[in-house]
Amino acid sequence: MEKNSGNNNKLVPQVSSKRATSYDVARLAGVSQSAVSRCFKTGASVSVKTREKVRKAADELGYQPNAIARGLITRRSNIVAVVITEFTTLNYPEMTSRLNEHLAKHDIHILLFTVGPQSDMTVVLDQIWQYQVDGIIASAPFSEAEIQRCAKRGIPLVFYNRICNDSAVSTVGCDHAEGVKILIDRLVRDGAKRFVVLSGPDDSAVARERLRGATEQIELHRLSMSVLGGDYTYESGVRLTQQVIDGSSLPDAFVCANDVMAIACIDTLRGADLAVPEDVKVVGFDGITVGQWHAYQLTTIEQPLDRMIEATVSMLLERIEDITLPAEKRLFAGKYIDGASA
Amino acid sequence: MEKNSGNNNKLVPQVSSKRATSYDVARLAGVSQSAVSRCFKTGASVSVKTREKVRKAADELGYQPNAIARGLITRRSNIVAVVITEFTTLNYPEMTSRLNEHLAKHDIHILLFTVGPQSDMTVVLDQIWQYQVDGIIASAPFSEAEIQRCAKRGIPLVFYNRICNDSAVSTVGCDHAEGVKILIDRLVRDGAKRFVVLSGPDDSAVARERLRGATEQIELHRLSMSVLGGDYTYESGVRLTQQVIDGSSLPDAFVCANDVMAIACIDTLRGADLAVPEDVKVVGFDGITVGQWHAYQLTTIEQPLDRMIEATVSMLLERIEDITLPAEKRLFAGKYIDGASA
DNA sequence: CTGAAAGCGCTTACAG
DNA sequence: CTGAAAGCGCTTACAG
Repeated sequence: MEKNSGNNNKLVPQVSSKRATSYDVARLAGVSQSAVSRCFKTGASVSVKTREKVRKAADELGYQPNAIARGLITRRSNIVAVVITEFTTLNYPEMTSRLNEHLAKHDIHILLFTVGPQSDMTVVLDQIWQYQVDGIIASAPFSEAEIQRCAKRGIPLVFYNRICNDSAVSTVGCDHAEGVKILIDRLVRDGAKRFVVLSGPDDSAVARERLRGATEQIELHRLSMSVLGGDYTYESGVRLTQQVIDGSSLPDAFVCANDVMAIACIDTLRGADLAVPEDVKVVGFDGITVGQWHAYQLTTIEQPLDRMIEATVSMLLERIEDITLPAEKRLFAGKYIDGASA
Repeated sequence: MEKNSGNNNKLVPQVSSKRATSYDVARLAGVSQSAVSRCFKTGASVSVKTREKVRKAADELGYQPNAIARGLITRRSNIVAVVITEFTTLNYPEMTSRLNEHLAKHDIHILLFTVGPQSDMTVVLDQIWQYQVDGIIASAPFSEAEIQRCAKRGIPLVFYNRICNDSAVSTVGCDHAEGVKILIDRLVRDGAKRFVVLSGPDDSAVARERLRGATEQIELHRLSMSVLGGDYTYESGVRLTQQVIDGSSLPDAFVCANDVMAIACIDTLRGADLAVPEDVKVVGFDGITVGQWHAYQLTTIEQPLDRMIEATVSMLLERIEDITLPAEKRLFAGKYIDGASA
């Protein structure tokens, strides 16, 4: 019925090439813009007839509601910030896509932020504020002040595999110390008496936890141990192992801060014609895929990534719904992998 | 000077707990809201005095401009969608954070989307439309129709390591066929005459390209070859290699679709007491870290990830600035890694 | 250099 | 069930 009027009507859409808005759909469907809006809101009361007209018009125009505009008014962006460090260990990058799969089920998307050694966390937080994210999942170091900034903003924050014992903040992690203790016990039962621990970087709380587990358990058994400081990399594993081989005596077992270093350790021992586990035993930590390959069959502790990811997502979603929920720390036990390296 | 007036002024901010807006800052600084806005726009003409007042007020209130509101009016979200598949090969997850580092320099952020076998790409594209992204980087299969949908929307699209020869769309990739040919030539020069190709999944265009390179070059040398169909996984590498070992005769060389399969191949050969490269040679493709570890020292082609990432970002940014730019395909040569497995 | 005003594309009481 | 209207927090001509 409506005539193709000229541009004197301020509701006339710029038909050419512009993306369709709810007004465009409303005009085509012959309903009000509010009606269109309701059709895209689940649970809104719209008659079947209206809904059908709108659906048709929307399809024709390729209309999709503008999430940006919606976010402005609902104050829910359905975006969660994921903060990771630039130099990720072998299993961390995977975490991002796994998180995404879980969050996607709730129509929530991930906006990615990386912090490097030179990039200031303050700058990253400012950017996060700008995007009005509904929550933050962090697998990067936050200072207490930075944690407080999130709290003050009312943005829920959950840490993934970060140790924040001294702060009342939600975390999901793996019980690193406990896992290492299981490994030590196993080694002791197999007769190991002298240990070399190849530790991870000093500035990693996770690495310190693993070291603490090793130290405490070896002391508990009143056995001897020496610690060499590595940094999680293959190269540091090679270097430290070679250092031990070149030394006066070989230990019974190498306890490595992660699987990558353990693999480096095995490679280096074999390169020196030492048999693993006959001459020396080696254990790692993480349960990375490579460790299970035939060449290594690493004895290690596998982190329950699935459970951890799931817990992270559900803890964050709960707190997005109810910001007053108290902080919670969830620690999962790792799974002992009975490989052939110990 | 200003009295603490009541709530009769509609500009009064909800002081308690609400996030500060430009109006709040304007009131505190004693300037107009437009002035505040200008202070956060680089290059806008604001007096030093105003700028200073605004800065102070903004700091006090912890104000950060709302990127959502800004995006609504500027029609630039400064968000780029990155679409990846759920089951990523070993080096793909890293891509995401590398892309992010490059894009962050331009104040652009990544909104992550994963597509799985069951999740419809149509749904993902709808979600992408909703977030008004400025561009799309895809490392997942798009149909021609889906590519056209992006074009129709006016959203620039760049593919990362995807072969789309039959479509006028921008892509960045590695010359897989050429890389394999280099490997074959090298093997031939070392005396290899009979080849077994462990191929990747049929539905991967990259895998088909690598297979094509192998086939063509082996035929060029008029040598014999047999192809066994794998799927990029370690397990398929083990299975196929074992199949060959159990067969009547051993080839001179295994040409594997990727490094992971090549590593599986080496492990399996060694498990059967065959020496690499003395008894059989093995080559891979990708240049993953693990391949360079001592146990393998894989002869392979390394993809120039840095260059590829950089090219992807710059091609996309150019097209965000000027959507009329023609599609472009950039193919980088891989780097021959002279390992010890061939 | 500055402020008043319009408008980006939605959601949501409100009245019918 | 439906429509008119206000408003989310910005940017940007426009006039001064």
